[in-house]
Amino acid sequence: MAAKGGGAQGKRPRRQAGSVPSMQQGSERALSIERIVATAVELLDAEGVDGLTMRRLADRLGAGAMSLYWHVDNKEEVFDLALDSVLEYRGPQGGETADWRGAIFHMLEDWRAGMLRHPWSASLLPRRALGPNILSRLELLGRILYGAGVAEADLNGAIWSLWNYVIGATITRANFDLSDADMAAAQQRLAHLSEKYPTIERARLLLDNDWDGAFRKGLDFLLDGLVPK
Amino acid sequence: MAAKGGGAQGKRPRRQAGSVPSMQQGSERALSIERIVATAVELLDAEGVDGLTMRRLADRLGAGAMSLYWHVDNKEEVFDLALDSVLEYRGPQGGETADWRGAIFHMLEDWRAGMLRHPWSASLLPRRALGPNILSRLELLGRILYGAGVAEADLNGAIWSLWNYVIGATITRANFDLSDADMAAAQQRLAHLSEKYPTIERARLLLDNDWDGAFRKGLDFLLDGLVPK
DNA sequence: GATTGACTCGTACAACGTACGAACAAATCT
DNA sequence: AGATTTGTTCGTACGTTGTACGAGTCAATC
Repeated sequence: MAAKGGGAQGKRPRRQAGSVPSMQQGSERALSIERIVATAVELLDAEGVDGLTMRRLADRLGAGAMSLYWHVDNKEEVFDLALDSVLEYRGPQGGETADWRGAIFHMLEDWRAGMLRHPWSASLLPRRALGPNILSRLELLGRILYGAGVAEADLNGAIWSLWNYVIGATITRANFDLSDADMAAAQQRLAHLSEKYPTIERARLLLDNDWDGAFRKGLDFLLDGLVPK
Repeated sequence: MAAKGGGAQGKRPRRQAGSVPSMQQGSERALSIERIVATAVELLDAEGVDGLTMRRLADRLGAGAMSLYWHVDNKEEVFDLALDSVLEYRGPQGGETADWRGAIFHMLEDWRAGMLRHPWSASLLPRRALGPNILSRLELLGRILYGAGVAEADLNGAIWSLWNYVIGATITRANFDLSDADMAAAQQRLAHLSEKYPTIERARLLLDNDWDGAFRKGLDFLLDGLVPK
């Protein structure tokens, strides 16, 4: 009876972590974390954060609700796994590019774009989940920065600054990229407050937003400061 | 019967918006939005986001759960109001300071600090709520930037960039400012992954974080770029 | 053939948000 | 004065949620 799992286990119901279940018997309808997470993402895409319930998720999987709990500790873990799964990065992994700026831009824009393809993911960001895909991105980010000349002592702050900026921009965009109907309503609501918020009106905040351009600009400025010339 | 409320009303239960209820009769235990919001903040501070339920909130107010719904449309509105209430800014409101950089720093650091005093507020950021206090801060921010020389066309992007950075930094800090116990656990979990994430280890991510210093540094870099010299 | 272990799921429970409408009180009208 | 309206409170009830518990199934192993 050697311990086989990774961390502290203790709980009764739990699959082993990392190895194939020894022999999957025929049926493709067998549950697995992969299938659960993929279906959770589907459901989240279709119904939003509040639309994901353990029962509905199980229904989509053709399973009983309680069956999920063999593969997953609780609903929170489903969210954690769904969030991380959306952040997989297929892209150059090398840290030693001549074009370090391009590499960072590529990875971070892909990051933001990936989340915007699944807007629910932005609202899941305020959690302590550092899944493997997020960690890989942070690792790559640090590798590029280090290769670009950021001192070891500054690496920590540089990584966090960029992370902060990316998740902030993603959350904002996901929340305030209003539909036309919403924008008309917002415009009307702000209209008779224009004497109270003249600058907001001047900036046409919420109305004319070049989200992508602003994102790139801010990123440029951060990198100008973070990476020594 | 002139329309008295502000926006579209239509709902049955709702107090008038903005004017005092004409004559508050003696009892200080009467419900009001102010009391509801203040108590909601107390409850959130004490029990966290999941600890706030309409029943518990009503209990604290010495009222029945359904009484809340006269003052508030639904639970979401309680969250919106609680979030905005935490973001009140008492500080210099002028936009034409010689020390525009100091004014921005003061306001944004106060913003972040205020939210960190109520960590639940960080997880409420991914919502579309632009309450009066948030709007005032954005207005002030825009005013300072405009006064510092940011072109009208760049104002929108500049405001959003700073907002993005601030909320990202706040969320990160609120989520990853681990307790000693958590940190020990995280360290152990990452330890045997150090060959997979060498740079994360090199940067001592999650372990030695100078949150405040990193926040100020990134802010400096953003302002260097956003405001013309 | 008996035992183990991995996996599934029916039932049940406490807690949730809130619709509905009855109750009461103060203000206003006649 | 009484009658009526208007503002506010709240008891009850319904549908839905996350998940504890334990019984069930089936393949692998002894």
